[in-house]
Amino acid sequence: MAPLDRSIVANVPIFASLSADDLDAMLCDARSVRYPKDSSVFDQGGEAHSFFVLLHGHLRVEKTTPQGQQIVVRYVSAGELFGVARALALKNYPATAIAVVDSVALSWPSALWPQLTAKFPALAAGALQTVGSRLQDTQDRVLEMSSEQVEQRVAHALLRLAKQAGRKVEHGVEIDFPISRQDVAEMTGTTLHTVSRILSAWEQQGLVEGGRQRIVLRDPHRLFEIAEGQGK
Amino acid sequence: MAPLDRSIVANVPIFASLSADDLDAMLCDARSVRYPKDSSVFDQGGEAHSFFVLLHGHLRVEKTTPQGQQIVVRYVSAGELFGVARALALKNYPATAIAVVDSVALSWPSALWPQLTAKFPALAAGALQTVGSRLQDTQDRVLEMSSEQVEQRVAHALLRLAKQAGRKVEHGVEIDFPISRQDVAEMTGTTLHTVSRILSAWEQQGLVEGGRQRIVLRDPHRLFEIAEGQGK
DNA sequence: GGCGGAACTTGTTTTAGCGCAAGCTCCCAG
DNA sequence: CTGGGAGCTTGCGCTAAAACAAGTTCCGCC
Repeated sequence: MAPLDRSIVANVPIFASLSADDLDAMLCDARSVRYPKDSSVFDQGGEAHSFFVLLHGHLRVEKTTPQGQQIVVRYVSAGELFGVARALALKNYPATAIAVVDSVALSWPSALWPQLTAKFPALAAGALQTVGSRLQDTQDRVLEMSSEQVEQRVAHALLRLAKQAGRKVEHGVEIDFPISRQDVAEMTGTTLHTVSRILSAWEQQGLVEGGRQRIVLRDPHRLFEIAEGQGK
Repeated sequence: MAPLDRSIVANVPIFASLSADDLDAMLCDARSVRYPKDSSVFDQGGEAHSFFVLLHGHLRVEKTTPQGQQIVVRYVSAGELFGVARALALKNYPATAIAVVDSVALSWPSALWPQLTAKFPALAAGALQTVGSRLQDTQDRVLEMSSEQVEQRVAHALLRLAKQAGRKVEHGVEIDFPISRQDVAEMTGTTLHTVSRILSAWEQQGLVEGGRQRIVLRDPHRLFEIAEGQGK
C-alpha cells in the first residue's frame, strides 16, 4: 500500500499536538478506505474491530431499537474521530455509521488502541475530549426534548447542522449533504409529517428553502429566535 | 490532615488496576469532604476546580436551562468518578451536583489531572470508560424519549434506579434514597402530575408502593414488561 | 421517454399527556 | 399540639402532535 503522507491529516484537531515523527508513526498503522455514498462504515452490534478518523465526506450515525424505531445520533464531519467503541470498553459498535456522501476515512485496528495511547498520551486526552463533547451534546438534546416544543427543536437541529456542515450560498446557508425530512424527524424525536409541515410553513415565510433532501437556511437569525422561544 | 488509607477506596472500580504504591501516591493529593443532605458539591456554570470520587452516599446531578426548566441528568452512587469537567476540556461544570443523603467524596484539584493521568495511564483509560458509559446511557435516554410512551419511560427509569441504588426490602426493592415524583418527572421528561397518576395506578395494581419521597418496586418483572411495551 | 418508487405535501381524525385548579396528608417547627 | 408548607393526588378541559390517509412531484432507471 502507498504510504500515507502526514499532510493528509493536517486539519485533524486530535493530531494537532503530535510531533511530525509521532504522526508518521501513527500513520504507519493506518489504512485509508473509501466509502461510497449510502454504504456503511460499521454496523450497530457488529464487532468493534477498528476506530477511525474521517478525512473527507459526511457520515450519519444512527441507532435502532429492537422494535425497529430509529434515531439519528449525530452527523460526523471531516476531521473527527469516531468509532472509538473499543476505547470505551465496548466489544461492539453501539450504532451504525452510514456515508451520506462519498467519503474517505483512516482506520486503525481497535487492538492497537492501548499501545497507541500509551505511546501518545495526547491521543487519550483527545479522545476524552471528543467523547466529552458528544456527551455534552447528547445531554443538551435530552434537555431540549424535555423542555421545548417540536418547532423549537427543529430550529435548533437545523442551526446545529448549519454550524457543523453549512456552506454559504447565494441566499443563505445550505446544509452540505443530502438530508431528508425523515432524517430531521429522527434527529428531533418527531415524525416526518410534522417536520414537513413546519418546513412548509417556514418556506412560506421565507425562512428556509427546501427541496428533495436539500435544506437552505435563508434567515438563520430569525430561526435562532424561534429556537430560543422568542419566536412566534 | 489525617492521611487517607487506601482501604477506603477498596471498592472504587477506577482504582482497581492501580498498584498499592500508586494508590497511596494518588491519595496524597486527595481531600476527603463531607456533604450534608441537600448541599451542593458543585454548581452548574461554576469553575471546574476539582474532580471527585464518591465514597459514600448518593448525588443527584441536575441541569437547568436559561429559562429555568430543569432535568435530572443522573444519580451518582458510591464508587463512581464524577465532576471530571476539566478532563473534558471544560472550564466550568455543565451541571449541578446535590447530595440527596449525607455523602462523602474524595476530591482532587482539576489542575492535577494532566500530571495524574501522565503518571497513571489507567486513570485516563478509566475516565474514558466512565464517560463512555454515560454517553451510552444518555443516548439510550434520547432513544427512549423518541420512541416510547411516558408510562414505558417511567418504568425504565424506576428499573434503572433500582438496579443502581436498589435495596432489598420485605416486599420488593426500595430505591435507597429520597426521591420525589418531581425528580422522576425530570428524569423522564414529563410532569409531576403524570408521574403521580402513573404511580397511583401502579399502586392500585400492586406493582409499586409509594410514600413521601419513597418508592418500592413490588413487581419488577411486571414493570419490565411495561417498560418493553409488552405490558398493558 | 415513460415507468416506478422514494421523497415530500397536505388534509382530517384522534389521543396522550400537559396545564390548570383544587384539595389532601403528613412532616416538621415553633 | 398546632399551624404551615412541601409533597402528593385527582379531576377536567385543551391542545400539540401523532396517526391515518390521500395525493403530488421529482428523480433515476430500464
